[in-house]
Amino acid sequence: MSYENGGPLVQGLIVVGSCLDSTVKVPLDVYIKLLDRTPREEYGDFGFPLGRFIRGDLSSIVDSISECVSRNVDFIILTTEKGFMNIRVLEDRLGSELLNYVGKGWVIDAPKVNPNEAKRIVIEHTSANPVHPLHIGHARNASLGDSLSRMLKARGHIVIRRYYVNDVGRQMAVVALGLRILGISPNELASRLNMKIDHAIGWVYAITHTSIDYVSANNRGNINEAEKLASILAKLRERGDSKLADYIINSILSIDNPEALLSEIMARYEYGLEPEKSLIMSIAKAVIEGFNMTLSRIGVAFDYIDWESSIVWSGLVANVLEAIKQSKYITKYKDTLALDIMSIVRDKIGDDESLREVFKIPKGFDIPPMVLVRSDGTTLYWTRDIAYSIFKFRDSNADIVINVISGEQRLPQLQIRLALLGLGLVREAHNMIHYDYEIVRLPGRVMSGRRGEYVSLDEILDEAKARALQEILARNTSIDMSLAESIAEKIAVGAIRFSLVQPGALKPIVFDVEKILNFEENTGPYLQYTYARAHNILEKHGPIDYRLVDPTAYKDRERRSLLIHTLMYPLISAKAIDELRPEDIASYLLKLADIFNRWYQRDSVIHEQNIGFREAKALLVKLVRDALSSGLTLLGVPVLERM
RNA sequence: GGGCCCGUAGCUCAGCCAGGAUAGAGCGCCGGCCUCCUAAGCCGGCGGUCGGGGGUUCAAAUCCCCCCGGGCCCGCCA
Repeated sequence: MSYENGGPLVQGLIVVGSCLDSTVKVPLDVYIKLLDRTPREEYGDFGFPLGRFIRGDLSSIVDSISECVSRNVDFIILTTEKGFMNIRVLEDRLGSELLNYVGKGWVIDAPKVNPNEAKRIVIEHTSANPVHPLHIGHARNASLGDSLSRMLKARGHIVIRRYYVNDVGRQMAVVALGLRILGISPNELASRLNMKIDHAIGWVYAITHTSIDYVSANNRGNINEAEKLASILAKLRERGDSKLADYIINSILSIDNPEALLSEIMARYEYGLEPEKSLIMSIAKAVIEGFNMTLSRIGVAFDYIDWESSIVWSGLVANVLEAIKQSKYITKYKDTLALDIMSIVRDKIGDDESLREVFKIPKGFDIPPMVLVRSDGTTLYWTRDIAYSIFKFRDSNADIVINVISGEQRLPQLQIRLALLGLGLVREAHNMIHYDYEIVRLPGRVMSGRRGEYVSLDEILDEAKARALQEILARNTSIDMSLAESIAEKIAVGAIRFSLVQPGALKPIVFDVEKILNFEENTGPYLQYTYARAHNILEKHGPIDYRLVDPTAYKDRERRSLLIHTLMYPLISAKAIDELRPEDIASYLLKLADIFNRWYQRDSVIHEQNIGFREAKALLVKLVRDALSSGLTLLGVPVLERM
């Protein structure tokens, strides 16, 4: 970890840490982890539970740490109480030090790691199957993945963003069947239905899939299930073109064994045969185009779009299979070629507690061999994903690969890492991170692309935008309409992205439109508004003359607290980035906005008569604005100068 | 049956990994504040057996064990 360029306060706190290390051998990173704000003002500003490391009386130790600190910084005083070493900041001296920094052109921001600590990091995220529009669940994935990308990049790492198109497999075969029945191109379909292309494909996918399931439910004699599916079909029919719907449904009903047909389409595509090849690629490309329109609205972009098919067709999958066949972990399972995961675990991990922790092996872990090749000779998703995982390391020469994938896939992700281990790819296995998050659910049910049950991201964006526009027009009677719309769009994006990134990734989110459309406190728009306020003050104030700043202005209780909280930004953001925790940046920004808004209410900047104080306050506002701007940008929340 | 994630105020969540100082926000509800840098704001009030029980510890929301509730995963699906 490195916090150079963290500004005066962070530098001061680091000095305390170094002195702590040299005096009582508490490593810097432990100190950073445990350092916290004090719960009560009289304890000082920051507390460190030194009593956890040292038994007995702390005062003499703190005295010697204090002596060490005072040789390097003049704005920090150490005290001790109730097992804590407390740090008190002398605000006016901190202010003077701040002036030295800004005088040298320092701007508050997330500090970069040392160049020799910079890593090449691949982030694979979103990767939604191109068979239906992006829904709010994909938006959580995209928001997390994109925020992580922005964060790591800001920290000085080299980030490569990749989107994996799962075009080989059953889901694509289903849409392909639907479109083949209709005999029209994706574009013709979209114009016929008068829908955005991904929505049009999603509709065909849901109808086709549900029809197929209807047939198999009937074949199994499951009447209840069949009735349920029939009523879903009726609803889907209403939402699109009833003639097209009937045509698909009736065609599927006339097929004896739709499953066999799907398997054939899948196999032919995997072998790169026409006409399946052109058909499926044209569908996937069309839908991805639709995704891109939506993703670019929310500020998400990729460096590479990786096609699963090209991983297969280029021979990478065959190579991996060959390598596995040569290994001792290959086995037969129900007559198929399979990988004996448990024997890899026994061999490579055994009872090594730290390895079990690295790979998060559940206790009592016991799974059957992982089937790699179906009896018809086609591969399974995870077989291809092993090849793709290796590809991600090789193609980008990556040190770390982060896969943003929902928690449902914990087991397959673990199996893939273990497979890498079995192939002797130890470095890759250790450095592939499954960044897991819980899915977004609708109240009382799970979203389902198969049944056309989802709230699309496009709809939510439009709805949020309409709501924002309404608010803007109510506040600004004479605003230009196109300006109002562009602001509304940014508010919508800010509201959605913030709401998806603010809760910890492992918190299940139950989707609630009203919650996303709420623009008040604890939301993205609240932060955007706070930024606009700060920006506005600086606009009216004009350039700050640092020579006139009187640091004693920071002796005021609220200004002092705002100054200290703001100057913590570099440390908070660096820590959040290193720990891959965007939610920590979110809660920090909310707290910052709270303190700023409270202060804003009763201490005017531009009406301040004392020039030294006015410039000191303006400098404070600038710090707040820059910290907000940096943090919001990391989270992908657009910054607005006017609302 | 086995495993994983979650359970903190009426609702949504932070704090738990790295145990300590009076458990923090927001929404909602009640009551106030716009001749004064944007009221998407601010101030005040109501509201908590930290799912339950045991254990470890000077100290447990935090660590360990058991139980309960919600979700997910254990497929020749992805």
